[in-house]
Amino acid sequence: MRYWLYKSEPGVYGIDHLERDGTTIWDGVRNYMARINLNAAAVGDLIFFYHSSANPPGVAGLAEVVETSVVDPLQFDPESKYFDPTSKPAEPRWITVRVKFVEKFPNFLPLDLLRRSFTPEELVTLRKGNRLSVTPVGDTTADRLLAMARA
DNA sequence: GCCAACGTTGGC
DNA sequence: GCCAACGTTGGC
Repeated sequence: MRYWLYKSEPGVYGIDHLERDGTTIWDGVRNYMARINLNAAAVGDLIFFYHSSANPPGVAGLAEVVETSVVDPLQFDPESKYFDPTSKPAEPRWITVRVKFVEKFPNFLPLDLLRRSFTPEELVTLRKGNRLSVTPVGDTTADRLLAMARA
């Protein structure tokens, strides 16, 4: 079982939306490096749900991968901003995962606390210039994040 | 709203 | 295959 950090803007889709919905397809990722990380996810992996472009930004809760190799439906939806006219239904370009709500953390972990608690090596999101929306989180870092979020 | 960082596109 | 222009992300 591995840990990941997924970013989403809470105004668009945040931890409260996931709690309401129960599960959701993690759609709209259109970055090849993020896609590699999405494809590497396995059922049972745990996801730190990060609120980006928020005030404050930070880690809000936990989700779990419940299905892999999910075809992102928005790539075939001409009305969607994530429509990809070069992707063919026979060989979809954008594959993602379905995740389920696990918990909203008792303690929201704001970005400034993350900066004070972890090095950029320990947490990819803290690395200068990193904007990747799907990144791996090491076990040790994950354990510390969980301890801080639930204490 | 600004802007740094960096991914993507397209002309050559 | 190079690289300038452009677009996007995301913190502030």
